[in-house]
Amino acid sequence: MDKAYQPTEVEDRLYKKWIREKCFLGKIETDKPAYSIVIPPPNVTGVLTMGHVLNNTIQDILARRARQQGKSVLWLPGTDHAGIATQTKVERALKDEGKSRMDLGRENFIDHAKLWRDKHGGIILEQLKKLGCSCDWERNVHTLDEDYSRAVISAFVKLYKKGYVYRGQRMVNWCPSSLTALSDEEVIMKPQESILYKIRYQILETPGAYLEVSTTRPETIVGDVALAIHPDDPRWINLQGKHVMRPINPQAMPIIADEAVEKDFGTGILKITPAHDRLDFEIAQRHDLPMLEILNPDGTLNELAGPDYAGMERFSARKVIADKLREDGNLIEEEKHQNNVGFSERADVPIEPRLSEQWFLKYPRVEEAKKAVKDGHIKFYPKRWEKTYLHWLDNIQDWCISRQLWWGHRIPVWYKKGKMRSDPANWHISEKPPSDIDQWEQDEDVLDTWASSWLWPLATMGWPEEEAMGEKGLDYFYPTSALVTGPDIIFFWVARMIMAGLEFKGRPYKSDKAIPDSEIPERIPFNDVYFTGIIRDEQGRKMSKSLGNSPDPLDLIAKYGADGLRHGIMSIAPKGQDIRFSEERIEQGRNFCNKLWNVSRFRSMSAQLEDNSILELIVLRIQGDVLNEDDQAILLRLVETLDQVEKLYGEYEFNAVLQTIYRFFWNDFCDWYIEASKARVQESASKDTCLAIQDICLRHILLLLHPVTPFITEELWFLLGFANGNSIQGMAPGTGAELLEKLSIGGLQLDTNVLDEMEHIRELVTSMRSLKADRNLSNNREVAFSYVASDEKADILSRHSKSILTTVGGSALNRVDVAPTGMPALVTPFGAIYLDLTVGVDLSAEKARLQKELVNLEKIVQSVKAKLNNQAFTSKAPPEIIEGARHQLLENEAKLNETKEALSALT
RNA sequence: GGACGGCUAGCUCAGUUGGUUAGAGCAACUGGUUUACACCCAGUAGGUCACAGGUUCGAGUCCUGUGUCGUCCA
Repeated sequence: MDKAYQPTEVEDRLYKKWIREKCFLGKIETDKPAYSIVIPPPNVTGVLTMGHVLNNTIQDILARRARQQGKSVLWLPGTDHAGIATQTKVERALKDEGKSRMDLGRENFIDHAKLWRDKHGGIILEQLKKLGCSCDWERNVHTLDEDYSRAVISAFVKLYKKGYVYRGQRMVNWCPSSLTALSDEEVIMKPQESILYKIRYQILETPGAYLEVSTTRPETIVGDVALAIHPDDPRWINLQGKHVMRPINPQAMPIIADEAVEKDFGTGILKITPAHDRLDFEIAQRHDLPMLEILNPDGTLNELAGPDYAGMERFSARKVIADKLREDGNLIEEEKHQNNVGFSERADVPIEPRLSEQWFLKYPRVEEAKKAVKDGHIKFYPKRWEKTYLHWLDNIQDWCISRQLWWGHRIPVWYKKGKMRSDPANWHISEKPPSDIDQWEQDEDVLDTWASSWLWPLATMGWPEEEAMGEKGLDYFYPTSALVTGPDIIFFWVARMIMAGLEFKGRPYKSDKAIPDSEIPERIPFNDVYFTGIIRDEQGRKMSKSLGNSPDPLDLIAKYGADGLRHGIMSIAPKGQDIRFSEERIEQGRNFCNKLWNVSRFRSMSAQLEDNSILELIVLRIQGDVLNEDDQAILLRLVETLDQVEKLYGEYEFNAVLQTIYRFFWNDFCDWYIEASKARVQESASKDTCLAIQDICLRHILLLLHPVTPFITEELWFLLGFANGNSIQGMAPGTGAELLEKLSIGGLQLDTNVLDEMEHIRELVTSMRSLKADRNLSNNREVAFSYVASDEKADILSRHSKSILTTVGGSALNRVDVAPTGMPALVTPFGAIYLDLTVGVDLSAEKARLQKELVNLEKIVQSVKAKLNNQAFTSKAPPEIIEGARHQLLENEAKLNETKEALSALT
């Protein structure tokens, strides 16, 4: 074995072996419980980020743990076609060649995009393999696969037939950069420093009188059709029915009254631009005002804006029109103003509210989706996201699902050629095109990407084809066991998958009929949802490509190993909190692996390895009469650790799991047990027993760690002889009770009292080390110690004296009747312990130290005494707390006396 | 404007239903290559638990308010 663990070779070799042995295939084995996870499909052309590392490490931990527990596990991988993102990338590449998608035409463009996808796509999947992800790669799914596409189209048709899908002329969020409509969820509100312009409009009926109106968007004045006031606003009550002159492209416009006007904003008068503002649109509809559309799809002004402005880009037009207003004396005031502006999530440009004909979806199963979470059929971890989820569902708006893109699932709607498209009589909506296809033309649009990925848990498992569902095990693996994702897509994806599952899984219900409660558990797509935190950089900024602050996970893997990266990232991932990334933690992950490697190496160097393939065989090597307190204590701590880990996994407390294992492995096992057993392994009487205990501990440590660090644990599993040819993957660490039972077949009974005793011994050892260290004697093994103690305590000490001296590094531990004079001392659970020094003691420094301790102890004794004398405490506090306080008092009083004695012995 | 979350050692964070003297890792400092590991070991120091009130025998923990940072929704 190498002195330092070398992950690269091990990881590549073992991953190949696991694939070769088909360890990750999700098999339908009805005699076993199923455990399934569907991966949140990354963008097909994306690359691995730290967010993916976190997310997928967690999924892998869950999958591997379930495999250890003997479940039949399916972790289903795949990728998302990511409509806008991918199309944008492909178009950008085309642009570099001087071409546009229009030059290619739809079909050529899609072929081109597919080539692009096949070339750049799937990189991320290879990266996941490097990370060690145990996905069933034979079931890899892409959302544009033929089967998957059929499912998407089928869902659309089903929803249309049930009346959930409709086409309508509506205000939508328009992205002038991507040239498509977006859903509300794809609009990011960002606070912006804008200018609030106060503009005057002349009142026609009262020449010379003006109304002042505030707006941040003066370029839309050319689209104004009215001014509006609140009907209850006393300032403007007599303006109703009068008219004003539009200051740009002068034209008379009515003044109307509408309750939607905000009285307190600006002057309380609102300009109405119906075609370019959602609220204005609603008001205009109520008042039967004309729509004046002055913007082109790309955000430039059109002919209706007038010859002076036509063709001008929207933000230039804003300046030009403001200048014109100023020139004409119609601009009263400009002030800085912070407002929220909606940006396109993908293109990051301000969106334009625009009147447009689109396909909309009225969400199915909203009530049932709420119920599924409220009634606990779906559990969120952490729970507080439930509130966010329910709030969104309570305020849910219809979903604009058509996108003016080519990369995606083309909407299965055909229109009669030459007829009105808005009339449903001229529609053919079906999975199959009409038979007289040349009489029809298909809708040019594609579906929102999320309108395909919301079917992910269903469509990846064969839905809606009966045969495919059987083959892929929909009934066996669905609902999936857990979903692991970020809270940023709770609306985009999580909520929508829940609604899709409720609507489509199982037998159909009419849209006005609720799904019966009894069917909710089998229709929901997953039982648990674990929301990860968002990974931030060391300054707390969100990691992003544009900031360049995200490290490349592959670099980290090369530097620290996949196991090191996984361990590191998991140890800093508190439940539901954002994660501050730090490379130091990844380094710690690597160090952890190295420590594990070395303690295993040490074990293999101590003696020939025995047959370790079955736990019982190891247990039988233990001789009950040789078993000492160290042995008992480490086994008891192992029992505790097994149970704690089990419990913490149930609550998805991953970093607590890691901490628990770390403590047992590093502090209890390496720092204490291994050190203490060094002497005993040298003696033939205790050697076998001691090594057997080491083997039991190592075996369970490997099993506990395997989900987190799969490579090194598998490697050591073989090297330490636990394997007997079999991978660690199918072995469970088991519970504490199971371990106790196995131990009992060797006739071993553990006494939990030794835990306290060992705790005291460890305190003693720490004190003794400290006595030495403070005098720079830590490398001197010839120092002697003396102590004064009762018979009972002396008895314990004599039993442990050997390991105490080994671990402390001392030559003798002598019991004396009276405190020796002039020696430095510390008070321990066993009384005062004296460092036997013949020379060089700084008496005044020793005194000062003991004096300080004395003050501290007196303070504690005082406060506990006061507490016990307080009748309110003794009458109200529970008995065990009072008992604890009494105990504390006795203990500290004893210490106090010892300290006094040690102090007086100094002089 | 509303909702949620954070504020504990220099840094990153634990701290379960209120109950002994508030913990860990990293960093710092001191010492150390003793038959695993310097990717290591031992030791030391470091905290008015954001602030102000309140409930309680007892508050980091519960309640109210304030500040501050962040996220989401308007």
